[in-house]
Amino acid sequence: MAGRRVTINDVASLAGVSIATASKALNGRQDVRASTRERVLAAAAELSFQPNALARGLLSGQTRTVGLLTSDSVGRFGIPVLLGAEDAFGAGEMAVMLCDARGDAIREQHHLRALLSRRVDGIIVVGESTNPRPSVSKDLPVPVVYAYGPSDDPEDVSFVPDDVGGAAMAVEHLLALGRRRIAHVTGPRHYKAARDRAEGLRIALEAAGCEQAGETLWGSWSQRWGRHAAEMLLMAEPGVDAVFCGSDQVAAGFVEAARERGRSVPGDLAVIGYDNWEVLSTETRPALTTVDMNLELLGRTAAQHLFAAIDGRATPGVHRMPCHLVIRDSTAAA
Amino acid sequence: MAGRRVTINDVASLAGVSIATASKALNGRQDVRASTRERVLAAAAELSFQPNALARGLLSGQTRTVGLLTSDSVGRFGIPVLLGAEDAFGAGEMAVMLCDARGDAIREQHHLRALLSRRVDGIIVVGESTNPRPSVSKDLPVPVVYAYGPSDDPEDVSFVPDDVGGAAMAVEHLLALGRRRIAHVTGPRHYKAARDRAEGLRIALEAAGCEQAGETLWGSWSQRWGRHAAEMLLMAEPGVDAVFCGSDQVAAGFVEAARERGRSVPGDLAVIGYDNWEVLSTETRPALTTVDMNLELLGRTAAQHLFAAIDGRATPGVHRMPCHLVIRDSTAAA
DNA sequence: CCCGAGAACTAAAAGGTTTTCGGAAACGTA
DNA sequence: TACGTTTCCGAAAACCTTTTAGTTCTCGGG
Repeated sequence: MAGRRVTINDVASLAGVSIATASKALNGRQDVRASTRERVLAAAAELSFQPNALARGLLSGQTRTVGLLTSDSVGRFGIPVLLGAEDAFGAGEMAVMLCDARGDAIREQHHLRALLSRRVDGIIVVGESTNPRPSVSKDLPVPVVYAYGPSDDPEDVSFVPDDVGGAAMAVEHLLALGRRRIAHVTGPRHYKAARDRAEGLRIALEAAGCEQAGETLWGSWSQRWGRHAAEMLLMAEPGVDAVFCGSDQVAAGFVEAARERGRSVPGDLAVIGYDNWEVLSTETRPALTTVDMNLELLGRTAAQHLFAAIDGRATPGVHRMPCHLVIRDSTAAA
Repeated sequence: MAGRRVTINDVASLAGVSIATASKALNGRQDVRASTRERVLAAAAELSFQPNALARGLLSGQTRTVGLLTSDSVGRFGIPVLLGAEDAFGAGEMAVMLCDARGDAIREQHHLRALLSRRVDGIIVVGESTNPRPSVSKDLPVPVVYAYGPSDDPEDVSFVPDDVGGAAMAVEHLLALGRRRIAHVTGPRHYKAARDRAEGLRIALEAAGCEQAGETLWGSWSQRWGRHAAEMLLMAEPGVDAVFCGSDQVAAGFVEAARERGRSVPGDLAVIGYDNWEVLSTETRPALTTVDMNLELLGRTAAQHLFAAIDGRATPGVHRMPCHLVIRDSTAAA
C-alpha cells in the first residue's frame, strides 16, 4: 500500500512536456523526437507509471477484457476449458472476468448485466455438460461464444467435443485389436454426452458389420455404477471381450470389479474409458485407455474465435472439436 | 449484437431532464420529485440503460473489482478457494478478474501489472501449496491477501488451513476409537502440508502418551505410493491397527492394497485420509474418513478480509483456519 | 403582490487518457 | 529576406458518469 496514483500528467511534468507528447511517446507514436521520447520514458520508469485502463477504455470503447460465464460451479469440465481460454487471452494482454452462475438463471442474468456494465469486449459461456443450453446472446452488444455446452440457437457460435467421433474412434480401436463382442456401459440417458457416445459406438459397429454385445447399460457417472454394471454384465453376457465405458469413473469401477471377479484386463476383457481424467485413468490397474476431449484446446479455440467475433469475423454454428485416443494398458489385442 | 451503447444522456433526453437529474433519479438520491424519478426510471428501462462502470470507476476511484492471482494452474486446491472467494464477492456486486501465472514469476509480475492498470480494488493470491511463497505486496497501491499458500512476509495477510490441528484431530479420533499402534504414510517432505500433518500426529500421540508405529513414510501424493507403502508397512509392522494418511490419494491406494492383502478396513486397520476429495474419499471401499480443510470457507474468509483491508481495516499475520473431520466407514472402534 | 424558504432542477467540473488539429520552430530554396 | 516544407509539440475535445454549486420554481405567509 502506498500513496496517490501516478498519472500521465505527473510523467509529463517530470519530463517537461505536455501530456499529449507524453502520451505519444509512451505509445510509440511517430511525431516525437527521439531524445524527447527517451526523457518521457525515463520519467515514466522513474515514477513507475501505469496507464489507467479505465480512462483508456472509456475513450476507446475497448476494455481488452472478456467475461467468462460458467453455468455450473466451475467443474470437472469447465476448468480445462477455462484454462485454455485464459491461455489464449493471456497471450494477447486480455484479462478475464470470471462469473459463476451456480446453475441459477437469475444469477446468470445478474452476472451478465454486471459484465456488460463493465463493458467487456466479449463473453464466453462455459456449459456444465454438452447438453444444449438457452442462448444468452439475444440483443447483446457484444459477441458471445459457447464452449463445451452449446447454445440452443444455431445462429450462435458454439464449440463442443465431437463425442460421436470420439466414441467411434474408441470402438474402432477395439475392433482393430480383434475384439468383436463389445458391450457399452455409460451414464444417464438424459446426458447428450452419453447418447452421443452410444451413437458413435453404433456407427462404428455398423461400419464393421458387428453387433453390440447386449443392450447399452445406462446408469450414473460413478465408479459405483461401473462396479455394479460389471457384475451384471459379466453374469449376463459371459462372452463379452471388450467394454466401452462412457466415462473414466465408470471404467475405473468396471476394471476394479472385473479384476475381483477374476477377469484379466486387458487379457480377457479390453476396457476403454472416456474423459482422460488423469487421477483416475492413470491410477487404475491397469491404467486406462481412454478418449481425451482436448478440452484445453477447445477452450483456446473458443477464445480465439471470440477474438475473431470481436473483430467482426464471427463463425456461427456448432463446431465439433475432434477428440483423441490415449492408449494405455487396459486394451490389447485379443 | 446490437447498435450503439446507450448512455445516461439518452435516458435524460427521453425523460426530458438534465443528466444530473437523471443520475440522481437512477441512484436513488433525495432531491428529485417522485414523478420525475418515475419518468427517468421508465426511460432507463425502455432503453435498457446500463451505467458505464468505467466512467463511474474513473470518477470514484473504486472499480468494485478484485484480482485473483493463482500461482499454479488453478488446481485441486485453488478451485474451492476461488469458489468461496467468488461467492463472497458475488454477494457484494464485486467482479473477479482471474489470472493464472502458471507458476512463472515473470508471468505473475505481468498479471500483477495488468491488474493494477485495470485499477482493481484489491488482490487475492491463491497458492498451489501451503508452502510460503514470495510476497508480492511490497509498495502495491492496493491491499493483498494470500489464501492457502501464505506470504513469506509476516506483515502480509494470509489465510491457511490449520494442518497441524487437522492432523491432530484425525489422530485423536483414532485414539478415541481405541487404536494405539498408529502409522503415518504421507507425501513428499518438501511439502509443508506433509510436515505439518506429521507434526500434528506427533503432538496428538505425545499428548496421549503413545508411540508412533514405525517411522513416517514420506513418498508422493499418489495412489500408487499408497499401495506401495501399504505393502511395505504391512510387512514391516504387522501389529499396526491404524494408519493416518497424508492425503486421500495415498489413503485410497492404501485401503485398496490392504484389502488385497486380506486386511479388513476398518476391522483390522482403521484408515484416515486428508483433503476430503470426494471423488476418491466416497468411492473407495470402505468410504474414507478424512480431514476436510474447509477450503471454500477459507476462500470466503479471505475475500471478506480483503473487503476489510480495502476499507482500511487490515488484519496482518498468518491466520490458521480450522479443519473438520468427516467420518465415514474406514474408521471404527478396535 | 412581494418575500423568503425550501424543493427541484441544471450547468459545469472532475476523473485520466488518446487523438485531432493548429501552431511553432527549424531548415532549405528562391 | 521571404516563403514553403518538415518536424515536433501543445491545446482542447471526447469518452461517461457523479457531484458541487448554483439557479429556477413553488408556495405559504405577510
